[in-house]
Amino acid sequence: MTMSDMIDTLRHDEKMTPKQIEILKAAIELISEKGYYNTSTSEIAERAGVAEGTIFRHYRTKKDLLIKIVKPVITDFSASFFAEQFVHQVFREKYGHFEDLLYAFIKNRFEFAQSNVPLIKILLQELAFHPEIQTAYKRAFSEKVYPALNQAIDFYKQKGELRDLPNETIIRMVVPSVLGFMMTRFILKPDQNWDDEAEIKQTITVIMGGVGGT
Amino acid sequence: MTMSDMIDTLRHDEKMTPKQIEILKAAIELISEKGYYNTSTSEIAERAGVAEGTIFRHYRTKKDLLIKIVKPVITDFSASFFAEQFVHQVFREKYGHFEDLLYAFIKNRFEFAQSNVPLIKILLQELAFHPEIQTAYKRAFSEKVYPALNQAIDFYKQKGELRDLPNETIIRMVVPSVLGFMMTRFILKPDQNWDDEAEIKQTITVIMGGVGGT
Amino acid sequence: MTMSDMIDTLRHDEKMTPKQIEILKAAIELISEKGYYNTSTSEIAERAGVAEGTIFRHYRTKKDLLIKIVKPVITDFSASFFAEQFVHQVFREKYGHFEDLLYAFIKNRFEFAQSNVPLIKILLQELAFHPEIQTAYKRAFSEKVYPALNQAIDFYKQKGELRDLPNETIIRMVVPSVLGFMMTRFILKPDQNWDDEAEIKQTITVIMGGVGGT
Amino acid sequence: MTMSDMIDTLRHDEKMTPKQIEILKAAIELISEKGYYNTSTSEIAERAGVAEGTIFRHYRTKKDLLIKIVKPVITDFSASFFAEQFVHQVFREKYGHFEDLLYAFIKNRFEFAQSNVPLIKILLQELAFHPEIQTAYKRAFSEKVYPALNQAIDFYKQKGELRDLPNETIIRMVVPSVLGFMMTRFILKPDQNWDDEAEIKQTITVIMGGVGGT
DNA sequence: CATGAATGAGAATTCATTCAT
DNA sequence: TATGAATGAATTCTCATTCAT
Repeated sequence: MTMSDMIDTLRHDEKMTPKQIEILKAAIELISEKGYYNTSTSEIAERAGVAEGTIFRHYRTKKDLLIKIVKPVITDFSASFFAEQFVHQVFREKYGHFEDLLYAFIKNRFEFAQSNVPLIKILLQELAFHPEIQTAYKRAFSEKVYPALNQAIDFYKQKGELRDLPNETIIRMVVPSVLGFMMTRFILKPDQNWDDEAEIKQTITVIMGGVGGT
Repeated sequence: MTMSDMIDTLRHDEKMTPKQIEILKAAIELISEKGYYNTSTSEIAERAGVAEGTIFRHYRTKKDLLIKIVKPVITDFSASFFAEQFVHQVFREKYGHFEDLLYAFIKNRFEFAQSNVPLIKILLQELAFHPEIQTAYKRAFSEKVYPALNQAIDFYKQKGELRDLPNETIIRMVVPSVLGFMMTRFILKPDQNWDDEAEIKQTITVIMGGVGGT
Repeated sequence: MTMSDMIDTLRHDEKMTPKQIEILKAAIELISEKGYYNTSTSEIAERAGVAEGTIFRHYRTKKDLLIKIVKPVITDFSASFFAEQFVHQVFREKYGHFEDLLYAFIKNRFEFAQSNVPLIKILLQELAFHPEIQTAYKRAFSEKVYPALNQAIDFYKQKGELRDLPNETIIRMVVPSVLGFMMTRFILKPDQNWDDEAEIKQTITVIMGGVGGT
Repeated sequence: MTMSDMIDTLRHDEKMTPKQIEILKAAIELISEKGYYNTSTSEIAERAGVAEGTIFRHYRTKKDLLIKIVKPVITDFSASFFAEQFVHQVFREKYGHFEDLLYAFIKNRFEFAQSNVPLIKILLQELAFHPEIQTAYKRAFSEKVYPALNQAIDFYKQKGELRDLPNETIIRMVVPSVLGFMMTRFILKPDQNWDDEAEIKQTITVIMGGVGGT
């Protein structure tokens, strides 16, 4: 079940009461549909089948609730893949070619996105308005994502698998392409009939070879 | 001056009083900085040097003010370049190669973006929350932008300048790349020292040839 | 034309500009439809085809406008019929029987009401809320209507045409009956097909002889 | 105590908090004195000794508060007397003569009016301005009051106790007479020394036999 | 832990009235 | 005399947060 997957994403250490879980569920649904400022705590309480006061037993403020929803997404998105396994596997030549790495990367993030659409929607929508989220985001990117990407790009450049472009430029090419695909897939046209495997492969082809004719 | 450029973007037909212009300026500044829901009409009035009631003489509701700010951006962004000149010039072989078209296109939108950063920030930030804006956006895209891109892509495919990929895929490659560049340039890192000309050319190179090594 | 009749009712001494007449017309229409508090001066101005400021050139305040509309109605309603002709005619035996007087009275007020429905609606609706109107009303009633009725009732009592009831009681019978008929006729069911002459006569019959069987 | 009688009239099903009762009391007092549009929610809150926001926890809008005050009056006024007992008792010959029925009817409504003066004032004053109230009123009259009156009138006509007049005419005679008496008694001159029993009897006499001399 | 009534600061909006032109 | 932009006080309503039970 998607919702309990997401709750897993959010539950790191603590034991949650059933009510707390209901609150999280309700908040995620409502905020992802209507946005943080269009969702009142009383609505959340109602949908969660909980008294309004109960929300504030578990989350100091409404913003705190938002942060508790969004931060784990950032952490997971950046940490899970990179950090531990990613770089090491690259250098252990698990991914012989850059395409292979890219495929594993997209595949992994694709699945994460798939089971966390509402959470990611919330993250993208609210990022612009909450400094707390921006800080967490920047930190995760500069500490985890960027260094990992950097190392990997350097590695494959040396192997001649990547053109001799500034790493920044390569990232600015790869990341929007992948994000663009996923946003189209999950947010803009989620109901279209998608052949995901084919789309992923095509995305990789284009990233590697561009759109230019031979 | 940037601000009066923007006011020009917004002023289509009517005569505005000086106070009305002040209101628009203040609203654009505040909303682009803090978002629509974090900006109160009393703040706007204060910054505009105007009584709060004055806002509502000119804009029926706060939302109406937002729409009046955002809609012209959509219209301008989609209409100005495309529609009239764009397609005709393509077929008159003004742009011999797809790269040339791409260059002209990026250049043009780059300049538009440059003098309308706050307006575009507002558009991007609020798009998710206001159905009125979404409607205008979708319509502009499907009626103006998409058909024009489609025709151009078909044209250059025939000439062998573009790979035989689905048009959708090409668009999903080109658009995010260009947007990604502009967002980095104007929103994420506006203060970095940019060699715009070089960046644009590099973006085109990568779009055409991908990131893969020879 | 009904509306110019009403304007006549309101125009006592002064010369009005065309704009002033338009303002009165618009105010009467709107206030009688929606009530004083639901009608804004801007609406009145708009319907009158006049700038908002113009209203305040002619009427010091919005309330002043209301008073200028309502007071003449009170004056006319009470003064026109009574005072001069009424009592004198009674004693000159113009009306041999009370029924004749009642008929002349109802007929006369009926016609007045007929050509002043909106004004009377306004009077009745706003009477409860504006002390200024109440004062004018009470004064008119106690100075003009009541004394005249009193004299007439005494006169016909002496002639044996009226039962020996307290005058108050007789008034409390006659006035509501007449008002009840007129309100039904003009306000509650104005669209029903009415045989006015027959209704008036029947009203008189019942006032005189009650509803009891023989 | 009059006020708690009225609260009883309004409290049908639900449990009210003490504050809610204070709000109702304050609203009834103020609105009956000054009218709905001249009474602000902040005044009501102040007199009720309650925060303004508290009003809106219990009544969605200011209008909702008005409706919750006025509707039960309509319901009670029309329902209580009629429907159940009224018609049945008529046919069980409880009221041998029409006068007896009239007496019971006036007496009953008199007592209701006596303990609900403010509520009735509000009803009469606001009826003209709120379609919601009009609808409730019309429905109550056409579904409850009118059919009952109709049956009773037919019944007494057959018995020869009422003249052979159209029922409408009889109603248009009886109702305004009774209302006229009550309005004079409770609203226009509540402070006069009244011998209520005598007045009621006299009203009946006049309704039955008219004002005409023998 | 949970409740839900109560709060009160602030938000958007209305509108009669003024005044420079 | 007429205009209409501007005002600002007042109004209704929202909502995150508190707290006694």
